[in-house]
Amino acid sequence: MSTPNTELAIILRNHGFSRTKQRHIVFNLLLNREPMTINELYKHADKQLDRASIYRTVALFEELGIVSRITIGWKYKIELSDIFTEHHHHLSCRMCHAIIPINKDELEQFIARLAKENHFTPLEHQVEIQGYCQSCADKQTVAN
Amino acid sequence: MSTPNTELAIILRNHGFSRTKQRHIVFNLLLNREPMTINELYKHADKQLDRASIYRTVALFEELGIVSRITIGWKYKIELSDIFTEHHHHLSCRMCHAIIPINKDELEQFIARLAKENHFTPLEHQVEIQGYCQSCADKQTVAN
DNA sequence: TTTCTTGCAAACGTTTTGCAAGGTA
DNA sequence: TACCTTGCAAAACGTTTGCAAGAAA
Repeated sequence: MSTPNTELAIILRNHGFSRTKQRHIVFNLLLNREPMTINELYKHADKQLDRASIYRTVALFEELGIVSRITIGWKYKIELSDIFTEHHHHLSCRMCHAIIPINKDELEQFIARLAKENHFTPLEHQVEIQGYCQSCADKQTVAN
Repeated sequence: MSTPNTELAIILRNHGFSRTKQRHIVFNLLLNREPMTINELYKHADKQLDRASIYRTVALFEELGIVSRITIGWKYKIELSDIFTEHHHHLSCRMCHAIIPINKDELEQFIARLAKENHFTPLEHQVEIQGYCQSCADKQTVAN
């Protein structure tokens, strides 16, 4: 398997889109990092990208299945999709905002069964569990 | 058990908040109906409520546990919470936007176990499954 | 009467869009 | 060169806030 950036170039070319500096910047910001909000992408890009370009790039990447959105609280973040990382869900800590990825076949199967029981054809699903991670939970216990 | 509106009055009084026309309107819009966006609430209220009041009422109701938010796509909708309806999750149809409530103890238990395995203290969770409901899936099959 | 709540209007943050200039094939 | 993509600026939403007027306790 080629490098992620080559992979990106191939996907773009295969769909007739140009390979631009901006698209690679967004891609590399997401590579091997935690999911980011549009704003975080903007700040990390540090004047190299216009906001509008980020929105357009993210929209394109979503269409091409390069990234996907995950809900965190009532906002969303962007992460590289299952092509580049495995499909998983998250536990998100309300206190320190840590995001703990979980990857459970059992969960996937459960969702599939649930859909079937309801005569539903599942396309996508999101599972979000909010709470406290171990260290934040510990801090709370000590505080009380 | 008293009527839902009496129930609302009691909750408001117990927390030292006033019983106002506007709060009852929002409450009744949500009662026995599908989850609604802020905009849908505004339109259904038909000039009886200001947008700001809806936001404030929803925020208060959330604080008091009267309503909760659910994610649909990358937006949210408001629904009466588990006090007035049972705790459940949703299957949401991408085509006709129907929302099919599901109520699975099994799912709840599964999430609890998952959190425990990760030393995580769960507070809230959201499960959203997007896809096609039976009739929309049928339409698609016929079309192809 | 005192305190809480509302409506209005302005402000703010997020996302989208048109268009001319610049980059890619 | 011809087409695609970007940056900029303006517009369109969604949400929040201050404040004076109105309603509830």
